[in-house]
Amino acid sequence: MKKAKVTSGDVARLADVSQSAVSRSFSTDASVSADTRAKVLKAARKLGYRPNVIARAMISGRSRLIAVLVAYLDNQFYPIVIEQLSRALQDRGFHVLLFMTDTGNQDEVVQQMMGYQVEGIVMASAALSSTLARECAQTGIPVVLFNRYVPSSPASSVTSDNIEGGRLLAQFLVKGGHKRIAFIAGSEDSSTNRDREAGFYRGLAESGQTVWARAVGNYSFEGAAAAARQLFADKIKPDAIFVANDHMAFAVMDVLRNELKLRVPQDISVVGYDDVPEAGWGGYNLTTVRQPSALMIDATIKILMEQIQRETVSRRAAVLPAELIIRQSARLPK
Amino acid sequence: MKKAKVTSGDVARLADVSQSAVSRSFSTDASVSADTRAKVLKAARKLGYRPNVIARAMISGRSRLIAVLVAYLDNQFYPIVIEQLSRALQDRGFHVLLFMTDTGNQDEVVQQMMGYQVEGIVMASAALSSTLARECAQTGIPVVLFNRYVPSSPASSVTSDNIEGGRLLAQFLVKGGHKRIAFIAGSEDSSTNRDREAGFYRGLAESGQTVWARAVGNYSFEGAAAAARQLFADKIKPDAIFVANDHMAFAVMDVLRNELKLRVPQDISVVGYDDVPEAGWGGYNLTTVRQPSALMIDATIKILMEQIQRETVSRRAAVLPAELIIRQSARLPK
DNA sequence: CAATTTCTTGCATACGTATTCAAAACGTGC
DNA sequence: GCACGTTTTGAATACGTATGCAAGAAATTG
Repeated sequence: MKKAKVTSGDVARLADVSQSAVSRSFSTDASVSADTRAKVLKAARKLGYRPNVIARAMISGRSRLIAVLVAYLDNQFYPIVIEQLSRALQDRGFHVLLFMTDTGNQDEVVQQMMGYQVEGIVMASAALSSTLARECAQTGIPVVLFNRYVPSSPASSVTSDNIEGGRLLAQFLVKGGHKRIAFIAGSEDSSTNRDREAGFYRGLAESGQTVWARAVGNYSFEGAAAAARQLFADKIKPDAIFVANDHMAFAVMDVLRNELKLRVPQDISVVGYDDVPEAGWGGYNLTTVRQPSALMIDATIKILMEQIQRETVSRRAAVLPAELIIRQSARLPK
Repeated sequence: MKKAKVTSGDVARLADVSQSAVSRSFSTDASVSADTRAKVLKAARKLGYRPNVIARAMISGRSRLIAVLVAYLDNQFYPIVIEQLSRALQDRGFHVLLFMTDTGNQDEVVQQMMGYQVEGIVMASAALSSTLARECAQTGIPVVLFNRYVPSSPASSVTSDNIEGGRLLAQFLVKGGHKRIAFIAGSEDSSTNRDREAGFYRGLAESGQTVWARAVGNYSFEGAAAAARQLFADKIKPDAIFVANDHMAFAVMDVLRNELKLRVPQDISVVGYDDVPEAGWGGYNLTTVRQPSALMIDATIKILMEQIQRETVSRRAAVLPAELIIRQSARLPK
C-alpha cells in the first residue's frame, strides 16, 4: 500500500551516477555537467523524486521556513498580509509556518519556532518580550516586527507612518468644521496606537484644537462598541470620532446608526485606519488612512532575505508612507 | 556573535549522561528513571536546549507539519478556519505550513508539500486533481478536502450540509411570499455551489416554484456585482436573491442599494451562505446559513489525527448540520 | 604533444536526533 | 545470598541530504 519514499540514492542507482551527483543536480550553483544533470532529472521524474527538504535542512541548516506569529485573524488586515507574504515567500522558495498566540504563551511559541529551525520570524502580534528578542538576535535569526516596533529591541520593524496618518486625519476632520473631536484608542500599549494617537493630537494642536473625549476599544469589535456607547453617555456629544483602526470603526458605526439612531456623516463623522477591504464596501464607505500593505510586505521580504543571505542580523526600521482615503463616513471640507 | 546551537550532546555532557538519555527524557513514553530525567531537564534548561524538530523528523518521519492549501483569504470564512485550525493543531503539537495557490500551479504546490514531509494535507482551495489525490493516498498522507469534496477521490472531506442549507433558504424565501426568486452562483464547478444550488431548487420545487433567474458570480466580489447588474437588466425584476456565499452577497447588496437605489429587504430580499462575521454587522444584517466552522474543524482534526496515528488512510466524509440564521436582509414570513 | 588549468565526479563524512540491542543496575521472592 | 524478572542505561546505527576533498576527465595553453 504505502509507497516507499524515493531517495536520492534510488535516483542515483537508476541514473547510474553517485548520490552526490543527484544532490548537485538539484542545487542551482553546483558543478555538474549538463548531461549528467539531464540524466539525473530524467531518472528523478521517472521515480517521482523530490528532494527531502527536512534532510536538506538538517545538513545545510536551511529549513526555508519563515515563522509568522499572529494573534487573531478577525481584523481583515492580517489575513491579507499573510496572503501576500506567503505568496511572496513562496516565489522565493520559502514557506510560512503559522503560529497563533494569545499574549501570554508567547515565550513558549517562540521556543517552538526555534525548534523548527526557522530562518526568519515575522511578528504580527503583540511585540515580543525583550529577552526573546535578544535570544533570537543571538541565534542569528532575523526578526521583523510587522506593523509594530519596540525602540529598544534589536528586532527590525516595518510600519507605515502612523504619526503622519494620524495627523492627516486630524487635519481632515478640522477642515470639515468639526469642533468636538473624539478618539477611540486601540490597545494602549501598542506602538500603532501610540503613534496614531500622537500624530492625531499633533494635527489637532496645529489647528488649535485638543481632543474632546477619549475611550479605549482595545482593537476589539465589542470593546469599540462599548467605547462608543461610553462616549455618547455624556450630555454634550462629540461631532466626530477617530477610531484607531477600521475593524473597530465598523463596530462604532453600527452602534451610532442602530443603537443611537445617528446618521453618519450628517450627525457625526467617523474615520478609521488601515483601509481594509470592508472599508470600501457600501455598507460603511469609511474614510480612512491606507496602510500600504504591498510596500510593507516588500520591505519585510527585503529585510529577511538580506539578513538570511548575509548570515548577519542588524536592526532595520522601514517606515512607509500612509495615504488618506476619503470616502463618505466623514463630512467633507467645505 | 552567533550563539552556537545547543544539541542533545551538549546537554548530555552537562548532565553526565548519554545522548540517548537526553533524547528519552524529551519523549513522553520512553523508559527513563525519574531522576535522570530531572537531571537532564535541569541541564537542558540551563543551556536553553530545545529538541531540533527537523532532526527529529529526519529520523522518526514525523515532521509534525500539516499543510494547508488556500486559494485566497479575502472571503473571511477562510481566515477564521485557518485561525481555528492552527490553534487546534498547535494544542496537539502540530503546526500549519501555509500554501497559497491560484488554481494552475496546484501540482507544483502539492509536490512542495511532499518535499516538506508533511504528515497531513488540508485542501481549502479548489479540489486537487485526481492524480495528485491518488499520489497522496499512495504515499500514505491523509488528505482532507475542507468545504468541498470529490466523490471519486480517495481523499476525505469535511463539509456542512449544503443541500439542506440551500433547501432551508428556499423554504424561508417562499414563506416570505416571494414569487420571483433568483440565484447567483459561485464557481459552477465547486461542490459547494452544486449542492447549495441543488438544495435550493429542491426547496423551491417542494413549494411548486422554480428559479426565476440565474447568474454566475464565481465567488468573487466583482463577479457578484456584475451578476447582480445582469439580473436587474431585465424588464421584470426578481423580488429575492439567494447569493451562493456571504462574500458575494455583500457585493450584491451594495449594487442593489447604491446603484439601483433599492431598499433591502423592502424592495428585494437577499440571503447568503456561510455566516461570516460581517454578515452580523449592522451594515448588512444578512440572513444566511451558518456553516458550523468549529464542528468542521473538529471533524478535520479528528480525521487527520486518527489516520496519522494508525498510519493508514481511508476515505472519510463528514457532513455537519447547517443552520438558518435569520436577520434583516430578507422579508420575514407573515 | 606535454604541461597546466578548469570541470566533473565519487567517496566519505556530517548534521541532530530516535531507536535497537545488549549489558548493567535494580527489585523481588525464596 | 541467589536466581530471576524488570527497568534503566549507553554504544552504535540510521534517517536523506550537502559538501570538502582528492582523483580523474576534459579543456586550454604553449
